[in-house]
Amino acid sequence: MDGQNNLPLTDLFASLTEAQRTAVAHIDGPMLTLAGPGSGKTRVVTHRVANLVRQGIQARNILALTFTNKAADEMRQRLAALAPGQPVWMGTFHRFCVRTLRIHAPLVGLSENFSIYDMDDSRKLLKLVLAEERLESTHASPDSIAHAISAAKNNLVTPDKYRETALYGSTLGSLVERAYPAYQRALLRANAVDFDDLLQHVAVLLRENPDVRKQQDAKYKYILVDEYQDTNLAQYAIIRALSIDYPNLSVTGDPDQSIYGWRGANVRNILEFEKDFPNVKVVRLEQNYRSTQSILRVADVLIAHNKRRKKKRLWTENPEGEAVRLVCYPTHTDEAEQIASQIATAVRQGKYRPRDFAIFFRTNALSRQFEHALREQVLPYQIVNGLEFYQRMEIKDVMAYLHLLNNQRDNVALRRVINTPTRGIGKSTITKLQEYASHRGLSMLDAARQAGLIEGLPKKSAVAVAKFVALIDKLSESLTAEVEQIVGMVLSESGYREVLQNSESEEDQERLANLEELLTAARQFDMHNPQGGKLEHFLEETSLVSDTDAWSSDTDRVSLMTMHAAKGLEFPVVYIVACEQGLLPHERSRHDEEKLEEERRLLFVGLTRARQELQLSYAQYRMFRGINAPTIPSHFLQELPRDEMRLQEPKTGPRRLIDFDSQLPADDDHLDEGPIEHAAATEQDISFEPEEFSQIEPSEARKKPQLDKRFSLMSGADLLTRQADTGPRFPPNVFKHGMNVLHPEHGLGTIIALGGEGPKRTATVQFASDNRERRFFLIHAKLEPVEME
DNA sequence: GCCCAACCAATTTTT
DNA sequence: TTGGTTGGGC
Repeated sequence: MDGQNNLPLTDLFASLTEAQRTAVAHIDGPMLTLAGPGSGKTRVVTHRVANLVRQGIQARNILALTFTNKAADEMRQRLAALAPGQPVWMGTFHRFCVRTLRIHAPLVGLSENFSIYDMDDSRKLLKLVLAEERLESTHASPDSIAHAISAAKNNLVTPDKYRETALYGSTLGSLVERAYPAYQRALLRANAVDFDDLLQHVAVLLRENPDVRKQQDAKYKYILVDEYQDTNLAQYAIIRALSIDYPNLSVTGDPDQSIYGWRGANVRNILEFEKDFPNVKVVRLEQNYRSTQSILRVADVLIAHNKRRKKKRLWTENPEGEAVRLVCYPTHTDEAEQIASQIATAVRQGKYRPRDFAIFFRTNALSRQFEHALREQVLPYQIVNGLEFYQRMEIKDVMAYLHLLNNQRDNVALRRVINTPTRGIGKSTITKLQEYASHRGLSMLDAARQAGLIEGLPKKSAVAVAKFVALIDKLSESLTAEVEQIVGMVLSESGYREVLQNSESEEDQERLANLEELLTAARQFDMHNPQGGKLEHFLEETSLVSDTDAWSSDTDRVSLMTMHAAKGLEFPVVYIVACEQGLLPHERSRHDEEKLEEERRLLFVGLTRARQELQLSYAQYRMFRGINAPTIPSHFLQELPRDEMRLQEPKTGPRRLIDFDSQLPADDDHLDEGPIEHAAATEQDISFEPEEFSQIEPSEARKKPQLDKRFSLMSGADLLTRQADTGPRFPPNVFKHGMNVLHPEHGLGTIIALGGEGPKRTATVQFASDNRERRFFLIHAKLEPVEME
């Protein structure tokens, strides 16, 4: 209260709503702020911190945790404006954990100069471990094992406890049971942690060292957590451990925006916060300041379809605005081209600027067509999370040198650089080093130091290895230099720069330029950190940033990103593309109601990023993974309030390739027994029946399917001839797994399973209209393949 | 040890 | 379609 009260108290509360004021004014005890999208959450949080300081609480007793650096930076800036010069610790969970872990590293078996492995590094290490332990399996990919290990860590299941988990006993489980401890040993041996470890180590450390816990709890008397719906159990354990003696924990979040369940986020944390912390004050921020009424209503109607949620009323005093558009394009190319040209027109008319637009998709693979279309229109764009700078090969290579210099036990870094650029150290030499090292409990670099002693290692290889060791030793001499100098030395001494300079390829010239950029980044780091011993600090900095942080709202560019990346952002005009079954909701969520709800939340997040205009679209045909196939519109589209939206859907229905109606006896197409749905009489809501697209009478449409020139009609007669005299006629076996089919009652669907033989052949079809699965005997079914030439 | 061609699999990814 | 991995030939 030494001179920080330079703002009058009223300023903090002016222009806040009643609910916001309640949250800002809260001081002691737990608080849960349920903040809908665009409800001014960041404002509330920063004002509250300012108010805490104003009320005499020491800034260094306040800890604000976020998930992204971007969120932390934004918070820091806003706070600087309200309460300048206050040393409130604001940062990501992971950064906080690194800080804690550096001090207490020995408690978890690490040295303070540990390396932080990103996904790439940790995946490499896991693959090595799997190979070493002979745990490669056709039943479980390294990815699925990695995912299971990650899930275990997020749930604070340590290797020794893994047996007790649910997965134990399954094929994957028994693999993980062996892989997890081995992987963890390898990390410790390399004096390294992966991202999950940062959280798990700290959670365990706080659990097992009551004195440390108590001291940290007392240090951080006031804790604020942003995006609380995305916390996992490890994070929960950490904040819980720090809020026992001083339970002034305030969390902010929105269960409807929980989209990281697959990363271990536990919605339970927010849904049950009130149970976990008795006497919690709950504040609801429901007024939206971002979107138009029409946008908000669409979002609200969609999210209401989720069953597992806290009901929430979203409202706004903003104008009604333009109706939300739902557009169907014939193909993915049309989708990209027309959206790009719409944007170009709006920009040309001066109605909007490029930066006002964002295009959201479910998977990164979809970005290409939009990039291409935007380039054609000469529109500037930026892709969030394209290839991240620090993920580029050349940057990772050089960074690996730095990691190895900082932590000579870092075996993953060593493997990366020992033959980069090539210096005659091949696979078998590396394997020998590895074996030698693990038999003797040495790091690989130490093994390399004894290359001459390794049995069966050719002289030539031993010499090459010795040269490499000499290189590392030489570089190590300047460890305390400025980071820029170290990077410069790595580039020249290793020969890395030379190899690129001697290369003709454009790609390599690009790489050289990227390395120049790295030098610049190092120089900037040096300037900001004038004290010595900075390499470790630099490595930490670069390990914990992603390119999402580099996304800038200042540049005047159209933004392309996944819906996940869009969280926390807003744009005047938003296009959500490729709203198709299999993409949104994603294929892998199909059978799991919980995952489906998460997909719906994902779309909800996308919708609520839009301020003024919003368009959803799908294409009837999409080229995906090199295959051009007809699509099924996302069933989320039917959940929207279509009558208040502007629909632009085609006149013609999907193309039918075989008209079985004329070839086959009309018959009941349902199985008589089994869990089979009965005919559509009781089922409504088949909004995506082709008729809806069509101005033609349904019966007309069925008799004369309108075929586009681009699509060929497979001759049903041709296909049937082979069967002509083989007893009961049944449709030729043209049905394949994954094929899209048309059914007269249920509309479009996809074959998700085939069974039986001959006349008993069945197909299980999942329909777009209601996402239900139905099984049909193909001999009876009025199923027609819909396919492109 | 290196290189290229064949093969295969394929979300999302705050850190 | 893309990219990453692998195995055979040099």
